Amino acid sequence: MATNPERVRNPDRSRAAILDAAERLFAEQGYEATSLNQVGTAAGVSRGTPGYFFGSKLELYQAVLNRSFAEVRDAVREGRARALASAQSPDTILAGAVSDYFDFLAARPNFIRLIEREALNGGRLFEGVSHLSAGQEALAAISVELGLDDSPSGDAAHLLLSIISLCWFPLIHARTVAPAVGVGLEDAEDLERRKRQVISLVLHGIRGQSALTPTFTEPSSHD
Amino acid sequence: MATNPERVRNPDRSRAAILDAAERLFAEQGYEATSLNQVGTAAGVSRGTPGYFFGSKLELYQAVLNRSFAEVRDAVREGRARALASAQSPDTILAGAVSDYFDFLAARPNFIRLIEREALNGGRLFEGVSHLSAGQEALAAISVELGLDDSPSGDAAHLLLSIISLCWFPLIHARTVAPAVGVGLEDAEDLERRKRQVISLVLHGIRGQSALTPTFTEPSSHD
DNA sequence: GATAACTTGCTGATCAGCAAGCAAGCTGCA
DNA sequence: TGCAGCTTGCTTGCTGATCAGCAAGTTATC
Repeated sequence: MATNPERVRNPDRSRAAILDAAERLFAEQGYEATSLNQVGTAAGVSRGTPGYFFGSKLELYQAVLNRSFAEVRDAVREGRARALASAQSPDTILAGAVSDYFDFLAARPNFIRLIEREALNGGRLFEGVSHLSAGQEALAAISVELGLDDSPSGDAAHLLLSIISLCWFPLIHARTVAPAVGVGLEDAEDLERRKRQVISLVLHGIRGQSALTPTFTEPSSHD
Repeated sequence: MATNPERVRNPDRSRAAILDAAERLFAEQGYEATSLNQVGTAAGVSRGTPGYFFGSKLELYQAVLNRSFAEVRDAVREGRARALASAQSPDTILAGAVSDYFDFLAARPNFIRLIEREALNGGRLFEGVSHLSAGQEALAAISVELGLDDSPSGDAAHLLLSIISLCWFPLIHARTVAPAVGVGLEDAEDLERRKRQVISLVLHGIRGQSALTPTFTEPSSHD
């Protein structure tokens, strides 16, 4: 009653706006601390509209996660295709993949925080969710490219987990652990420096462990 | 009124029980999702007792964090003293330190989760809190021991951040990212295998970057 | 005029904080 | 020794706020 009479209806836009707002708010504040009122306001609709489109708060949350997972899966698939099509050395491909993954995560703070909160709450949503396939695709890519054992808990799996750890952790703890140990991660330059450290550690680390070609030359810009 | 007449008063025990319960519940469920009612029940006191002893929910939370930080600081200090007193090679000391840190974290799931939640909520509590000193002490130890640059964002700081990343991340994501990439972290044996991978990566990684003694042999005292 | 796209009032539940009350044990005094 | 009175530990009723979900209403669009 007495709503804005100039309102234009557009369910697609409303759904998308609600998903965007919910993704940001769930990532920033967490599931419990976010109310549907906040989501509606941030999306420019009323308090009840999120519930109208998504049924319940929980279903809205799951919709947010599914959208994020789909984006990750597509990115992994694309990166893998690019790596397979290139004719560069395994080390160069690996360095490029780590760099791309680092940048991908750095550009998606909402995604990182959502997954992180999921992990803290038991990670039960992960079982049976499409994100698993992204990990498997990345695993297959890395084992083929580097000639590593791709069995469960094999060398490739551990290397991949190490890469993810090194890329992921600093982005979450840029304001907690990183400054506590004296690493600044404030601006893009800091991130770039961190990325080079990670690439260097990974490349040197696997050279000591596996039978990769020893004729490796440092990738482009590392001083 | 009509309370248990056999109740024995013991403020120290009540405070400790409330802190223990709050630490566990805040770590498991998060700050918002934990009610003082839950804390009181888990601590064996009434709904109002946490508020009586700690003033407010926020002050209880801060008390929990402070107690955890103090424990970490003590552990770092002790580990550093042990390393300084030993006469082993830098590589062996580093391998032992990584191993100890890995085990320390693995034994303290509550601590990891609390810090993780703090990081997700902006990490503002970290500023001016004693945990900073633990990081600085670890930084000093690692730079002296390995002869690395200990300036802010220097080699030692980045190496320390890498070690923390590698030890920390798998413990949080044992049920999310780790299974998604095919690394099992279910039992103690899995963790031990992961720990060896981390130590190996770190030791080989820094050998490629810095001028450490190349006559390194895999440490035997940590299996 | 039918249906879909919203909004709004309502309900029951939960929660933090406060204030009032009660009881256990200590302190000082006889 | 005994008792009075005070402090401290702890519980419980209450209040105002918030929230998710539902149902009923309203209006745009086909």
